[in-house]
Amino acid sequence: MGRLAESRYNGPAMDITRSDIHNCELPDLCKACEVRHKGMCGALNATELSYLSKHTRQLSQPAGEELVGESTEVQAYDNIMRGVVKLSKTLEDGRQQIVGLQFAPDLVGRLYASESPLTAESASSVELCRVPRAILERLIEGNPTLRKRLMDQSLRELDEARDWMVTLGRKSAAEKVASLLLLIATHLDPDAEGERRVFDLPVSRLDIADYLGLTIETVSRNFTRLKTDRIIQITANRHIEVLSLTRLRARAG
Amino acid sequence: MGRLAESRYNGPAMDITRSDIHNCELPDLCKACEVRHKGMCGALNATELSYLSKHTRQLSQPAGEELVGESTEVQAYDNIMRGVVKLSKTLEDGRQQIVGLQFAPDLVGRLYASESPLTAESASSVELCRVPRAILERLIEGNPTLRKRLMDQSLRELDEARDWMVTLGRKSAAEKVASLLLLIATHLDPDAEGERRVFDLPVSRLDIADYLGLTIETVSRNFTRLKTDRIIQITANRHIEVLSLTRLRARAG
DNA sequence: CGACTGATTGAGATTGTTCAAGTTCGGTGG
DNA sequence: CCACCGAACTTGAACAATCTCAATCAGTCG
Repeated sequence: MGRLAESRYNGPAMDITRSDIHNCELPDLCKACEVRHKGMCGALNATELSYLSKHTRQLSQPAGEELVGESTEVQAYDNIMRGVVKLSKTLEDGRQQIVGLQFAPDLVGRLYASESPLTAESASSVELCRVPRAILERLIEGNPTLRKRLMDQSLRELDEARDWMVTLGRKSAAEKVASLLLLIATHLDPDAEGERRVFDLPVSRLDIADYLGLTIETVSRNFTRLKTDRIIQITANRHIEVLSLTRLRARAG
Repeated sequence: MGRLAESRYNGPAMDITRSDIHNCELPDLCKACEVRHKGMCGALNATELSYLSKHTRQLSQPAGEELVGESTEVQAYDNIMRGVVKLSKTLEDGRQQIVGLQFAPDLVGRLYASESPLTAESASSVELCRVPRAILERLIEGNPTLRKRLMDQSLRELDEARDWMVTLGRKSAAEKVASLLLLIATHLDPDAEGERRVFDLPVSRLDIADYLGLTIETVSRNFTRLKTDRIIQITANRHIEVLSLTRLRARAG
């Protein structure tokens, strides 16, 4: 699996060593996450942070690492500090569908389930804060603010999943591709203004195809069309410049 | 919109009168819901039920009634006592996608949102217990069991939405139709055993098409194929007999 | 440089849609 | 009870969108 231009590569995929895994330090905990006040850790007081810091590990992973496997036991939750995580499901015959992308400061992992219903994989290189299941669930129990935040995240993910069902079920390939670009542009840079956006795609063409329920070829053809119609520019395969958000939105159906 | 053979018709759609709306009585509250111990009300004690009963109304609606509109204010939540509710979203140009079906004893309505992200509509005739937003949210605040149940429902809906994304994005029309029959068969009669199932489709062909991201014609052709292959039998358009769940499952991909 | 991976492009096959008849079902009125 | 009506459903044929297969191109790594 490819890597982003900007990614800090931490060695071969299977070679995660002790140096990548270390206890979080208070008050450094969650420091990496610039938007931490919106995330999980923002809901905790000093005591809880201290408690959490004793049990969490900060983790750096290159792109393409499996965080949890489909139908495997959930041992821990991962708080995303930086990077993009992709959630996918696979049919017996290998057909794959990406069912969600998660960005910082989301929590990765199906709450309260002993078995993960999906595969979570780093799409870009990521930094994670890993919390054992029991620890987080205990914290949730005692902290209404945290509870509410996680409830809100779940409900937001449900809204997003349903929005995406419309895209999958009712939009043409061209509209799907435009929708994805729009989604990524707005998620990677939520408060940007103006008509232009510049970003690196956090996922490969195959991932895009798997997210949109299309083939690589169809995705590619539609990128080309958006490019020749001067709605986007593409350099180095992954680097996207949106020239007109309005026109892109119009193409998204 | 058509009605089920078994539906108790309560008069024309727009003619809901006082007689259809009455305060719930303790201990009759939730009586209509045979599976109430699994639903919301099962999480409440006598005091809470009493409190709830003062603010809820029991409602009977024929098929095809809008319960909440897309982008309209959420005034109340509806607990489903009997029947099926369909959740849908519509694009500006009228293309529609059904994003979920809800069965008793689910709660209808996006928690904590002032605006509903989708349209909720009775698919069959339904009986509902309607709770004002503030009342339910106050109950949730004070009752961990209720809170957990609603959290679990939300998470289950998220799982189901993501499962369906696989169906929408990666399955063929034939597999989609088989998947839907399987979904309905298992939801309407969760604990049945054996290879056969008999039920009435709670939704029209158009609804089915909108759920599967297909056209009516494609749905119809695939029903016919399942019929000629002796996997199902259809009588009176809506009445389905599944002859072999195993073979149906095999067709669902 | 050459091998490799990922992305693009083209041509033909396939799947599902569209449009246009038919047919069946459920209700209504004679 | 039966004939009739409209809505829902089914069927067929032509068409369009997307996929499949194959070739080519571009960038990266050794």
